[in-house]
Amino acid sequence: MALGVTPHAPVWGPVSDAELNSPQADAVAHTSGPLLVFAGAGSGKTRVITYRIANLVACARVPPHRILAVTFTNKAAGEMRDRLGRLLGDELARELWVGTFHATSAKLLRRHGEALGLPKNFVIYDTDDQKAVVNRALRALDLDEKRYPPRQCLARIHKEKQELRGPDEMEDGDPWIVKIYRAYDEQLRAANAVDFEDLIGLMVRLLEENPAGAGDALRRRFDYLLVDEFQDTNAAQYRFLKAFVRDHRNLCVVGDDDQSIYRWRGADVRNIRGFKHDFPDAHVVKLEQNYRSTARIVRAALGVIERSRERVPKDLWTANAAGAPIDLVATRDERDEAAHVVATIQEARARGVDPKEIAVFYRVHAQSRVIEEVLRAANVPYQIVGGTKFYERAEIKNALAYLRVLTNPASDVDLLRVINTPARGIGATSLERLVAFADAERVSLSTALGQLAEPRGVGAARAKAVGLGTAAGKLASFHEMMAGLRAKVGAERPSDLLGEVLERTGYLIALRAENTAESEARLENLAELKSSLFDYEQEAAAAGEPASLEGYLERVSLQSDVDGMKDASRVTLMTVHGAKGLEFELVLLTGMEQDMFPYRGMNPSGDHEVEEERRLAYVAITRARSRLVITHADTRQIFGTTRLGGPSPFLAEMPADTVAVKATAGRSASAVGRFIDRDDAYGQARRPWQHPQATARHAPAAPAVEPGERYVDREFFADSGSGAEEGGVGLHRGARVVHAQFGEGEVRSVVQASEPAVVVAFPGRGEKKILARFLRPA
DNA sequence: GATTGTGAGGTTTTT
DNA sequence: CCTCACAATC
Repeated sequence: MALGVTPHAPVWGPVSDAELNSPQADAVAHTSGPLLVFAGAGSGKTRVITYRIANLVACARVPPHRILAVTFTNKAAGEMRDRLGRLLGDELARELWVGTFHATSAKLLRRHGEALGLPKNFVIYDTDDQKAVVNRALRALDLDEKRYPPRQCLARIHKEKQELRGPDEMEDGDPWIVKIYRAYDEQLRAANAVDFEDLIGLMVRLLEENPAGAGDALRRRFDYLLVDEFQDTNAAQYRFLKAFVRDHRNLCVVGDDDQSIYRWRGADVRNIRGFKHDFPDAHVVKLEQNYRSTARIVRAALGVIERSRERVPKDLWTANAAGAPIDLVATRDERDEAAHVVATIQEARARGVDPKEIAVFYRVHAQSRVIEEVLRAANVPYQIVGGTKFYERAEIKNALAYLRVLTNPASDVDLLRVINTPARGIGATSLERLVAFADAERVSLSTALGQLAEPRGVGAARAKAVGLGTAAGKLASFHEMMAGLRAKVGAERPSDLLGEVLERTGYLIALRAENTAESEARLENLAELKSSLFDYEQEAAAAGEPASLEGYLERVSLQSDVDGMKDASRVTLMTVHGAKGLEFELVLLTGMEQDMFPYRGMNPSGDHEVEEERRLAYVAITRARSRLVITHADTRQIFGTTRLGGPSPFLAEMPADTVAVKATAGRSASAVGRFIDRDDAYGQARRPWQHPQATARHAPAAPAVEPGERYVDREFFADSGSGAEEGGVGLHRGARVVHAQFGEGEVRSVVQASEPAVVVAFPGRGEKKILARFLRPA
């Protein structure tokens, strides 16, 4: 394939010509000025980045500590460091700066943040903490949380921050939002706390405003910046990069606009698409040869992504063998689907595939439970990535809150979390008064506590004055206890400190006293936390660094879902988002249905997001090396209701000869299956996305019949008739129907019952479950 | 002041 | 289906 790129011989010893193809070598050999690498799925992107870094160090003699590589997850950072260790030796690799935007920023802010008035002991507030801050802001402003849902307020604030707009630059019709934003920021600052966006925003301020020369100092740190997954950077991150490389412009960005899937998090695909505009002299390299997947998988993926609008032209190809057809399996419901998934996994294992080479993907976490249950029943080892995280469990959050408020007494959110945990008689009324007192004095809650606990009756008098007479003793003893513990921070190993905290605060005693299965589990989790702290200390010792409590807390705050992924011999369950950057021998992509993928939450309109969903599907497909099995279910119980879904529109875009259309044995025999066939809700559901070519190109597939399955001779992509009405009702989601008593309404979902039934939303009357025969079309 | 129960509301994807 | 806020009760 002609690539239009002059091949450079690698200028560097350890890498032989054979190890890199010509565009790869071109990118690796580039050593000065801006470089943009479009890296198609499976095109050896990580190889290029690591080799380029190795080349800079070994050949261009750049000291490793002057290179900053930004990755998307901590796990990716660790892997990159490992690979570089193999290329350069651990000694040199350890000196490199490799990390996420957030982790790197946190690290740099600890050293330079004081120029902006950010103390070294700042804490990072997670979403829960942030919500607590918004709630407090709402209360301070006397606003109704029904009118200003904290979640939405936060989303609004974060959107502003991602674009680097403060409350004063905010444009919003509602002045209260601005006030909330301002109060939120003030509270964070008062608590010596930052949110995720602040980590980036504060770095940009340091770099651009150069307080106390901190920006210049930062800029002098690095000679080269490399960014992976550049398509998923947001405006603030891009500005961070531009500010950093202002003087030398040695910025290498690597990414694939086809794999941009984090728009909802502020990512702007225009950063990569328009990179040439900001850096007109950028050298552009396209990596287009896929080494990962079979030709069928690559062509199927292309079928989906080629219908994307505005993509940078790319020509992904592979020299790999055609491989097996992709199974497109119709299933009856999510249980039937899960059963098929497990059967496929068992079959693969029987053929000798290592479970760690198998992954099950889904669009939303809520889909994981059924699959998990069936896997457990079948004794298949598995791990779930993401979902409810270890660190989000109440007991873990409590323990961490103790540790955080010990390192940073100003952190009110943490103090409020632990002041009455375990119960020590400091109730809502007392807290309300304490908060009021602290607000009036404009001090943190810890400081307020200190003032109320002052000796010789001064504090007691004050406490009485603000209505805290009876609680004063309890507050004082809590304060004393914390002061005692705080004296040990830094003097003891973090893991020992945790043990002491849990003992002295009475948390362990309280849990032991509970003596329930649940409290047992909590105790075990706390033991787990302690061992994770211990691991951290061991790691730090191995790296020759001090094991600071702050360091551990920071790591916990910035931990990502995939970071927790173990390399054990287990099947991996994760969302498609979590799968970015990974690859597996066998991928089972589940829930490929209308409304699930592309996912439409509650609002039926808006094909605005379809572009991103399309890219998400592309990412999912291209994770598979040899075998891809895609399933969809006729009905799916999710979020407490039953949804009806025809196959995802994306399936019809995969070329006919890349797929084998199948159905599980349970599916067509089911009542629901028959019902859907007969009523042709299936056909109705797929009409809007049907491409003219899709029908034409889908010659009847002749798939092999798998054991335990019956091939159903039914081309479900063929347009099986235009009429969707049988018995007078088109029973698909969104259909308008009329009921004799309730009037006109809209079908919300199909319900599994003895006969066809649906949930219908009637204006002003809410949703009702109604048998289909009582309805007629509107 | 703590504990328990009830109801309502909201449900994507995550550093 | 889950979480969270609040009310009722001890």
